[in-house]
Amino acid sequence: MSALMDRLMDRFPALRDLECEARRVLEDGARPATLAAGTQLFLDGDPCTAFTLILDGAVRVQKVSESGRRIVLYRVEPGQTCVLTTNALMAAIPYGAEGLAETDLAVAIVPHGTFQRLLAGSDVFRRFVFSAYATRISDLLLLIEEVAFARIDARLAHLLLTRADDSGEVRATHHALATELGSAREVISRQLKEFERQGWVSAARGRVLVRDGAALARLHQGGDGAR
Amino acid sequence: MSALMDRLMDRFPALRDLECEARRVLEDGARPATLAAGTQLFLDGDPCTAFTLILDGAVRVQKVSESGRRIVLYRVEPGQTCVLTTNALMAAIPYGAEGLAETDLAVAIVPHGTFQRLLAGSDVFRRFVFSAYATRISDLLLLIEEVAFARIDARLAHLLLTRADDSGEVRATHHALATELGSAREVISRQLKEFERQGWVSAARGRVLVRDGAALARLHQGGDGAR
DNA sequence: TGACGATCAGTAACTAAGTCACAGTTCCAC
DNA sequence: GTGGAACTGTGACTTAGTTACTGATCGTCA
Repeated sequence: MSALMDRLMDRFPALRDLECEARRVLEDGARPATLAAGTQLFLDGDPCTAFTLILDGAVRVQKVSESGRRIVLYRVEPGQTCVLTTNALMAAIPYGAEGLAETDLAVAIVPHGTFQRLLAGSDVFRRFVFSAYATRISDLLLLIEEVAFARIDARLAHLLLTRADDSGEVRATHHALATELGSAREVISRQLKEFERQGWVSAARGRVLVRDGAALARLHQGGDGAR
Repeated sequence: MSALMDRLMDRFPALRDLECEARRVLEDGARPATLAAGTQLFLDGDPCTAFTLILDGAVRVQKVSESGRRIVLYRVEPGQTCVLTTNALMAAIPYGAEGLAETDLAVAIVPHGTFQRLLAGSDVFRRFVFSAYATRISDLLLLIEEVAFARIDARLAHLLLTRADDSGEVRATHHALATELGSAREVISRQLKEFERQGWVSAARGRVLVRDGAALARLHQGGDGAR
């Protein structure tokens, strides 16, 4: 087995069950590639030409408004695929958002034709794609709920908790946090100042230290009363 | 062929291509049912037990916040299926929103087992389900973009345009329009007052008459400058 | 090493949107 | 026609996003 297939099987356990024939199709078609951090993988409106499986690194998929504000829809990490890609390939529609390499990437590129053949020929591959769909839709629903109903302080608190490392540190600028939430930098700055005033976090250029995770969690759980 | 299958083929042309065997499975499994307007088909958190195909009528799928605000995610109309149902069935997760019969419904209910058998055995059925997925994901992305970035006046203008009948009339209360947009009744009332002041619409209890569709369209197209 | 540009953060004043607490209006059923 | 329910209007207030700045910090390169 090729080195690429080895890594694929490692990252995507579901593909280990691939039928003989399908495995051969994948092995023939898939091509490895590496991409530098910061690379734009696709833009909103781009056509989609290949199915990409992430082996290492992370892709951020975000929607950009006319005025330049952004909101992160989801991240694609090793072992995951990008619904938008699947979507774009299957329905032959352009991408609905932009994809950005957040770190250096190692990927396996499956050309359109191979993708279609796998979809037509392999139960396992189809299940794999379907289940990726299901997960993302749930994520998108949660996102809609958050954006439509949740207060920005609760959303920020949640974001800080999920992004904090073991020592409670979050490495991100106010601008990056705003992008993540689809909000504006100034809003995040204000909220962080308030959190700091409460003693819940301490902030420094480019990073935020979570001091009282429990307080942030309370905020997120609507202890404050959701809108 | 049974009357139910007749109507299914009529509403879902894609199913006409169903393979012989698959068609028999569907015919054996599908059961007709009717539901009165206002029936709750499922609630957020409910488990999903069957795949439902809408023959006549419309289902509104909406997310409800803790505080009771609602936002319409999408409508399921004749010839469409509900992604959440597919989602819930395939990944065995509960529904992520609530479904409400907006009108009297005629549906075909396909039990879980039949659905799984069709998915496993029929290319046509799989393609049918996949393409429904693809469409909805695009819709949900647009919704996220709207909610996150668009101004409420532009969104309301758009809503009025899409819901107006030939004579420009929209039959809906301010409350209903607010629910549609995930906003609040008072906000809609104020906006409508403003639209009325501009001479773009005229309002009466339970309905809005679009007088200057072009002006509303301009607003929606960000002629006002999106946020 | 210090000057410069770039990135990052703070702030005030303003607009837009959502919330709260009402009051007034219209409709329908009895 | 009366009472209650549904619908609409309004003002005061809070929260969030926008605009237009200023100041702080960093890396770099002459």
